[in-house]
Amino acid sequence: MTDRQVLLSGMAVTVFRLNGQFLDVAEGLARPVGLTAAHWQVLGAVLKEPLPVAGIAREMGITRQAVQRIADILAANGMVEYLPNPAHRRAKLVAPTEEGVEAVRRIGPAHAAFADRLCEALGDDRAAEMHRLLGELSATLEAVTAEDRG
Amino acid sequence: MTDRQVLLSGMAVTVFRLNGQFLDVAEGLARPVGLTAAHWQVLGAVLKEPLPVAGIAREMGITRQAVQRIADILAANGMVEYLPNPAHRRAKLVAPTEEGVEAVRRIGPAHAAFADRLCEALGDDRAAEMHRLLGELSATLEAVTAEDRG
DNA sequence: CGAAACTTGACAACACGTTGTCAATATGAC
DNA sequence: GTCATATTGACAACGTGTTGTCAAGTTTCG
Repeated sequence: MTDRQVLLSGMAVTVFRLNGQFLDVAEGLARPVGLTAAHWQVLGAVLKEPLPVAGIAREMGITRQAVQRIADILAANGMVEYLPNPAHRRAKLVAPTEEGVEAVRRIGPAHAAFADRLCEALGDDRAAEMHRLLGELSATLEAVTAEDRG
Repeated sequence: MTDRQVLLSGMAVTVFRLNGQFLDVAEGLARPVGLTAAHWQVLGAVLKEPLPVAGIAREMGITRQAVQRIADILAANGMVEYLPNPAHRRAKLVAPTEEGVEAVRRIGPAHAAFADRLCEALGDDRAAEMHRLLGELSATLEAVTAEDRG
């Protein structure tokens, strides 16, 4: 393997590990209020304004089907409800219930506390810089893979 | 939400997206030789030396069960074979077959080509620096989450 | 208006990971 | 040597995502 191959593989492995770590953090924050990370994310997507399932999927960058599954579970648990959509008869709007709003609200303090500790461990400036670099890596990756498809 | 909460969430979302991007790249490289990303990774783990399933899992940082599933598929496809383990009667060694070695070998050129393009897009120095920062973020995250469990 | 194209939700099959449990096998302390 | 403990592979249930297909609803355009 070339040096660059080793570097690429190393980056990928590290990103896979980071993915697992952030997921674990999210699960840990969401569990106390009876949510999973995925439930939290879907619920969070409709807090600002109700959206149809396909709209949530677009916002989250995953498929409609994955969101549909979560939304149905949240609805069964009384966290969200399907409202009629004046603009589209089939695409009902997913809206949080009182209980759903309250659940997300209760995650706030622990979420803030963890964010504080991470930022203090890294330093606020370095944390912001890392976020910027992550975004840059993602954009570069997008550009490089687009060459293949183009 | 505090600024730090926004930053944490932003990092997480970006890492989730990066995870998907690197996964897509790996799938794209592995598919032409009839492998998935997960198959490639397991196969790669035993190229240097045969290992039992639990050993592969430790090296990859995932559970034995996940590796077992992949190893059984690879064995069914003739990419690996189970060899008797002199040191442990139950824990057979997973060893690549000729076909398995050849499959991985054939990924090499495309792997190298992609690594070249990514490193040239980022610049070799910046790429190496990013890898370092990813590792630092992972280590910091590990330390911060360890506080919770400790 | 009406036909083609697109979007949406429902359903099914699958890939990849997890946790939990069990029996078989090693390992270590006494 | 023996017994408690840890490791290992097998099996099952589940969570989260994917692709593919279909019919119902919406939009576009001639």
